[in-house]
Amino acid sequence: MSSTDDRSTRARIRDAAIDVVAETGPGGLTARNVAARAGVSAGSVIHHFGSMDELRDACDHHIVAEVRRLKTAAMARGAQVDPIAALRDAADGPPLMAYLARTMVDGTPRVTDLVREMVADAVAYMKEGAASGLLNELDDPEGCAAILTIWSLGALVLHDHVKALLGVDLLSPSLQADPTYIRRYMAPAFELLSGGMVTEEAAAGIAAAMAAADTTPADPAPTKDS
Amino acid sequence: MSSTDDRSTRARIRDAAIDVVAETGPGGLTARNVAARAGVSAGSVIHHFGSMDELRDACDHHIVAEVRRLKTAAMARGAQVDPIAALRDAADGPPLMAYLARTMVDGTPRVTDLVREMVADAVAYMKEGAASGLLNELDDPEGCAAILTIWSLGALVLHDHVKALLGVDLLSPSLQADPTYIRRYMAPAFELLSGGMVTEEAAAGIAAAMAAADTTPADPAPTKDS
DNA sequence: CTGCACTTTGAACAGGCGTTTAGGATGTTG
DNA sequence: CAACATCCTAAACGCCTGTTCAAAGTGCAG
Repeated sequence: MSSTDDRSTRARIRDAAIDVVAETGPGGLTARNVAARAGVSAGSVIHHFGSMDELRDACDHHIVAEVRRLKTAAMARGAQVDPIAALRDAADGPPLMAYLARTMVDGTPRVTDLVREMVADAVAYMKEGAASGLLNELDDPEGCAAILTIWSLGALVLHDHVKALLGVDLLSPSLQADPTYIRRYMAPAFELLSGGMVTEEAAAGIAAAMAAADTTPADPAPTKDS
Repeated sequence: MSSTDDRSTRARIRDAAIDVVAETGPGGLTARNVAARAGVSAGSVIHHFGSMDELRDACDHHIVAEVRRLKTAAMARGAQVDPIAALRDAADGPPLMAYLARTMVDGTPRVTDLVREMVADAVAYMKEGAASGLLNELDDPEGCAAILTIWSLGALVLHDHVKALLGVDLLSPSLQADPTYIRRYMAPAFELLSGGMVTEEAAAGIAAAMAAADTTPADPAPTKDS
């Protein structure tokens, strides 16, 4: 039991573990590894958390709590279109983005719930955008929000490939101010999402075919994704 | 050295290793693990591949070669809009999609090259679509192709979250025929990519602001992604 | 059959892992 | 001061890892 000693060693070990996961992935999270970074012994890590699994749980819990805190803070501060952008700006705290990018793949239940919240937030943001005239009303708001969230998080997880392909480091803390990020990533993404790809006639035809296939399981119309 | 015995034990070990990676991720790729699945001893695994790293390399090499083979075969067979769809249909061979989904994160150089090829293919396909009047000419074809590929592969890597959010298993071999896949995944994706999200006025305004920011590093315009 | 090249095995090794445990600091309370 | 609870460490434990090695099995050339 403890009253106020959560400020020193235990928190230091947890933050060190978060750093390790953010840098080397969950596979590099070993007791001696964390201990060395936190400046303690391996036994002390176990003494404070019981086991490595519980340490991992504590890290997930802390990250999720931090993400929620920053999200609501950004929401209260004003209209931020991209809720994930708020996480990147928090350079003083733990490396949230890198931790999420590493953890998202082997999804623990806690992170899964966080993704679900992000989708709900995206739905709310898009409804807000529709009210202000920026966005259209969508046929499937939840589905579109889920797919947008998956795409965003997927790009984050594959940040190494994004870096190799476009020269943009999505984990960079100073990303928002980087003009090459806007030109190489946001500009083509916006071009795709603003209807630049499919011609209007083709879009109408495919939409009609897909609506028809929704009722009759006939010849599936080929479309553009994976 | 060997003349024609690459058909038996060595190939069997390699295929077992691919299965292990596809099911448990690269972390589960242990010598005794592979040996048990291939029905040989752990020493035999090392005898045939020298080390576990070389076995991993052989797996990557074989997967990449198989992907290239299926891709060109699908291309020769006719116009397949989605090149990744051809990989899913190959249910007889090794579990390509699952292997790629597991491997994409800790990108070995070979897989990185494969991603680059996928982007090049996407550029070619989109140019083809533009010639046939389905797609528009894009301002940044390479950038858009890269982002579309990243989004597709990212959804594949995060297939667990896609399953949780939309109830669609992107790794299912019989995905193309699944009507819920079309309704829950492809329909909203198409809605987004056919310009359903951003209103035309807002799109024009943001495009103008982004073009202005391209020359002057002024007040960055907020847009919609992460 | 003898001899050779090749496969395959099971035992053994060093090293890293999570975890346990005994004991030494340290500071607080009686 | 003595007694106590807590924190922390170093050493050890058993387990799993990749890898090595000697020996046994296998099949083909002479």
